[in-house]
Amino acid sequence: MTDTIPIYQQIISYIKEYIDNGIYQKGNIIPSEQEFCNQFNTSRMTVRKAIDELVNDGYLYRIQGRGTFVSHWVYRKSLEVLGFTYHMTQLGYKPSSKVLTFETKRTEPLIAEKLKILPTENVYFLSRVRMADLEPIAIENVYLPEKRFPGLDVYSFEENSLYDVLKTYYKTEVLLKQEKINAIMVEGIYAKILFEKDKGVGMRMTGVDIDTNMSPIAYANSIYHGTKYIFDVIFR
Amino acid sequence: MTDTIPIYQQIISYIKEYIDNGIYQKGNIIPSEQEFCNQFNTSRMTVRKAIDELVNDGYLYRIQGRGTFVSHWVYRKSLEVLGFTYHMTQLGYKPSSKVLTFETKRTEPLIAEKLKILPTENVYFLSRVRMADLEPIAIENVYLPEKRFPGLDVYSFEENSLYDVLKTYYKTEVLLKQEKINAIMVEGIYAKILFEKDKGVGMRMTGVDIDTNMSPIAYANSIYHGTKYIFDVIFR
DNA sequence: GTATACGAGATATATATACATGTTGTATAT
DNA sequence: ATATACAACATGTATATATATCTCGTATAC
Repeated sequence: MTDTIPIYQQIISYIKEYIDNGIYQKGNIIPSEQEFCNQFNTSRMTVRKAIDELVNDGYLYRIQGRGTFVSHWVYRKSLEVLGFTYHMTQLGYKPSSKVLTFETKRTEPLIAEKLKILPTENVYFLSRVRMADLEPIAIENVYLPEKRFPGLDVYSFEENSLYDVLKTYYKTEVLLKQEKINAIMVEGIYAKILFEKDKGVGMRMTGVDIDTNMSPIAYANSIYHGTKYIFDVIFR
Repeated sequence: MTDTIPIYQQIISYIKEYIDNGIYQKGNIIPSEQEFCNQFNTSRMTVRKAIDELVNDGYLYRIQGRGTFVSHWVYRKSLEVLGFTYHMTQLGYKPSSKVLTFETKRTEPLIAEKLKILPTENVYFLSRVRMADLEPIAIENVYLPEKRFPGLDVYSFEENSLYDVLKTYYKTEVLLKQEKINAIMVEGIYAKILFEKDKGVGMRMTGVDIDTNMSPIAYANSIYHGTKYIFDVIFR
C-alpha cells in the first residue's frame, strides 16, 4: 500500500549524499545519533540501523564515547558490481563496446554448473571488447541463461549496458559478484585486440553475478589489459 | 565490570559454528528468529542484530515471508585480511617464508604518504619469499613505521606470521586492507625465484593495512605468481 | 478439479525505554 | 599546578511491543 521508502533507508541516502558532496568530510565527525533522531523525527533504533549499515559498508566508523566519523578510505567495492560502463564513467572515461559475438549456444557443462541450470538449456553468449576513450581495456565474455532472459537478443550491447537492460527490462539486479582473478599471457586474436601485438600480459577474471534472490544470473570470463586496468579492492 | 560476551555475539558464534560444522547446510533454512529467541531466552531485536550481521557478511540471506537461509557462496574476504599464513593453512598448504631483506630504512615519499608518517621517520623494510608446500608463490615487500613498532627487528619472520607478532606484541589488529592489483611481466631476480626462468607472468599487488582505529600500519608491495595464485574476491 | 480466500508463520519496519560503557571537559579539593 | 571527581554526552547492548508485508499451505466455494 504505502510506497514510502523506509526511514532508515532515507537516512542512509541522506548521509551518503552528504559524504559524496563533501559536507561530511573524511575523518570528520558526523552528527550524533540523537541529532539524527530530532532531524528525522524518529527513534534512536531506527537511526542506529541506518548508521550500522553504513559502518558495515565502510563509509563510517564509530568510536564509543566519542562519536561516528567518516571513513578515510574510499569505498569502491560497490562500484564494481555496477559493471564496466558505470565504473569507467566514474573514473572520467567514456566507455564504449564493440560486439564480437552475440548468439545462442548450447550450454557447456562448466557454464551450466556455474549458472545452476540444466545442460539441456541454452545460453546467450555475448563477447565484447570494452573500451575507455576508445582504447581497448578488456575482452568480456558473458553467458546468460536464455530461459531467464527471453528475447535478450533484440538489444544492442554496443549502446546499452548489460546491467541496465537486465534491470530495466527483466527487473533483475546484481547483488554480488564472486570473482577469481589471476594473471596470464595473452596471445592470438585477443592479444591483437588488446595490445596490437602477438603477446601481452593480462588478467583473467572469471566469476558469477548473483541477484537479490541469491540465484546466479550471469557467468563471465574476461581478460583485462594487465597494465591499463587496475583492480581496486577492499578486503575486510 | 561484566566480562560476559554480548548475547548477539554469542548467537553469531553459534550460527557460524553450525554452518562450519555443516549442521546448517548451504541453501538450507535455519531456525526462525522466534526459535532463536526461545533458545537463547532473549528478545527478537537481539536475535535480529546477530542475523543482520551474518547477512551483511554474506553467510546468510533472508527471504521475507519464508525464512533465513545459508548462503551458497563461500565467504572468503575475511580470509585475506588474515594474511598469507592463515590463507594457505586454510587451503591445506603448509606456508613458509624465506627472508630476503629485513632492515631499517629512510622513508621514501610514497611510503610516507601511504603510512601517513613524516618523511623524517624511519621504516622497517621486510622482504620475503612466501611459499606453499615449499613452492614459491609470492614475493612480499612490507614497510612498517619504526615509531609504531619499536624493536620489531628482534623477531624472525621466517617462523612467525607478521600479523601474529603485531597482534601479540603490539596489540594491533588489521581491520581492512585496501589493495590495487594488476598484471605485470616479472623479470630479473624475482622471476628467477618465482618461475626459475628469466621471465614470467605475475600479479602486482600494492596496498595498505588499516587497523581498528583506521590508521595505516603497513604498506605492502608484492608480486604473486600469475597462475599458481588466484585471487578470490566477492564484490558487493 | 480449479480458483479464491484466509490464516499461520516468517521477516521488515518502527517506537519507546533502560541501563552500561567509554570520552571529554570542567569544577573542585588538595 | 596537579590530581580527582563528576557531569554531559556519545555509542553499546538489551527488552518489550506493535504493525506491515510476504509466502505458503489449507479450507472453502464454485
